[in-house]
Parts: sequence; structure tokens; C-alpha cells
Amino acid sequence: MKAGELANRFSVNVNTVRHYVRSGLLSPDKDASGYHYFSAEEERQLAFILRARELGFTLDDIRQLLNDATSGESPCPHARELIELRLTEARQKLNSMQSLVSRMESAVREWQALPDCAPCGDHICHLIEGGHHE
Amino acid sequence: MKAGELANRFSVNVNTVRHYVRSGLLSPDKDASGYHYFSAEEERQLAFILRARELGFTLDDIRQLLNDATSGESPCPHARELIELRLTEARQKLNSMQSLVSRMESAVREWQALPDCAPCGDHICHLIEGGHHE
DNA sequence: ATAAACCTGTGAGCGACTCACAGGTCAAGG
DNA sequence: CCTTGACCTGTGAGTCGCTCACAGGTTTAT
Ligand SMILES: [Zn+2]
Ligand SMILES: [Zn+2]
Ligand SMILES: [Zn+2]
Ligand SMILES: [Zn+2]
Repeated sequence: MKAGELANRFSVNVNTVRHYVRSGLLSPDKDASGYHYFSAEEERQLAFILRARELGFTLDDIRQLLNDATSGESPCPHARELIELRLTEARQKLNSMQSLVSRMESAVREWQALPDCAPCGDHICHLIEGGHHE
Repeated sequence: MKAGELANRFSVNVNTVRHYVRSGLLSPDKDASGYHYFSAEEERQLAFILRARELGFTLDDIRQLLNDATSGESPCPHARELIELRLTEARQKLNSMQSLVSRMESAVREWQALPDCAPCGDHICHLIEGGHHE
């Protein structure tokens, strides 16, 4: 199977497949003409990569897990450690996204009552900086 | 005021200030020895940038707003348009972060009941790919 | 034979920093 | 007066996970 076919089968951009090859997550053999040949094993490996990605692992994490498996170790301990780490990070990011959305929604709400400001020289934008004329 | 002093005053990394200078959001004069000199106006402008950043505007957005103000137009219409745009994006990102965190939490919960897998040749990691031995 | 539709490796762009590096400037202390 | 150390400068590169562009090679169909 060649790159495009594999990409279609998994509904990912062919450049994503090529990115994984470039970064060593997939190592397909090459035929005489230089084309990559993805075996059933590479196919399973791509499935693994995509599932791990869905679970929030970074590509470096996935590389680690693949290395474990390749060297005959169980990747589970690393998988458990890493997902805790990534989960902590994801929760932090989620929190900051939540506060951001709240801040933005408040701003939009407050701005509805405010007129557009004319440049008065003291301010760049009264909406953003908060009114000073009251 | 020089870069480091300004950075301290606003509790931001001095490299952030220098990044804004490099990307044209701040344009301090330079003294004879080549040092940047940040006036009260630059200080106000940095405050604006940081506040706009808190509200989810991109640096390009902020550049646009500053351009508006510089050319004597009210930046408010653009501010209103852009914040709606960024809010929509932020909500999408928030949603995807929420589902990610949910997926990760489910995985962690389910994995607690599962033992570490020994490599069986069919799988890379049973935890991540889902058990096949049942 | 030629065109269309694949494939390849490589380089660069995204966003908003952050760090490293080489070299210039300045104040204080001996 | 001179050295030391703490600042400053511009520039280049690294982060992350793609995604696209480009130039050129291969295969397939007409
Ligand atoms: Zn005003
Ligand atoms: Zn305004
Ligand atoms: Zn198994
Ligand atoms: Zn496992």
C-alpha cells in the first residue's frame, strides 16, 4: 500500500502520513522505484499512532511507546505515566481556555452597551482598555 | 525607560517586550548608544497590547487595532468583529479540549482495572488500542 | 507520446513566544 | 583607570503538529 492509499483508508491528510514517516514514527520499506510500501504492520502502527493522538499523547510520547514495544518492553508503565502528565497539562489548558472564553464573553456583553469610541488621544480603544470617561 | 525595566513593571519576560518591538507592535526611540527608550506612550501601548492579549486577540489583530488608532480611525468596529471571530474559535477549541480531557479521564479510569500488558506481537499497547483478549 | 495523477524528499510557514549567542554600554568598586 | 558584572542590542533558531509548496521521478491511460 502506498502513502495516499493509507491516508485515504484512515481519512487523514497524506501529508500527515508523510510527516510521521519523516519523523520516524512510521518506517515503511521502499520498492525499487523509491515508493514507500506500507505493510499490514505499518497499518496497525498508524492505527496505534492515531488512537494515541486522540488520547492526547504527543508525538514524542508515541515515539517512546513504540520504542518500548520494539525493544520488547511493555509500554504500559510509560503510557500510564505519560497520560497522567498530559492530562494534567490538558486540564490546565482547559481551565485557561475556560477563563479566556469567560473573559471574552463578558467583554462582548459589556461592549454591547457601549458606543464606538472616537480617538481622544488618551486611549487606543476604550472598549479594550475600559472606559475612563466615567 | 529601557526594555528590562518596562518588562519588570508589567511582569512580563523581557523577551516578550523585545518580541513586540521586533514584530512592530512597539516602536521605541533609540538613544545615542542604541538603547531603546520607552516613553509613557509606549508604556500605555504595552498595557493595551497585554490587555488585548488577555481578551484573546492575536498579535495580528492587535496590529490592526493599533493601525486603526494611528490612522485616526476608531478601532472599535474591528475590535467588535475580531473578538467575535476569536470567541468562536476559542469556543471550538474549548469544546475539543473538553472532549479530549473526557477521553483521557475515561482512559485513565478504565486502565486502573487493567494489568500491564506483555508484548504479544499483535499489539503495541493493549491499554491504548483497547483489549483484544476478551 | 504525452498528459494526468500519483509518488518522493526537502524547505518553509503557522503563533507567540523563549532561549542562545556574540558583541556593545554603563555603573560601581578597587 | 580599569575591570567586573549586569544590563542592553540584533539575529537566528527552537517549540508542536501538521500543512503546503516545489521540483522532479514514476506509473497509468489514452
Ligand atoms: Zn478617551
Ligand atoms: Zn474602541
Ligand atoms: Zn495481545
Ligand atoms: Zn500496554
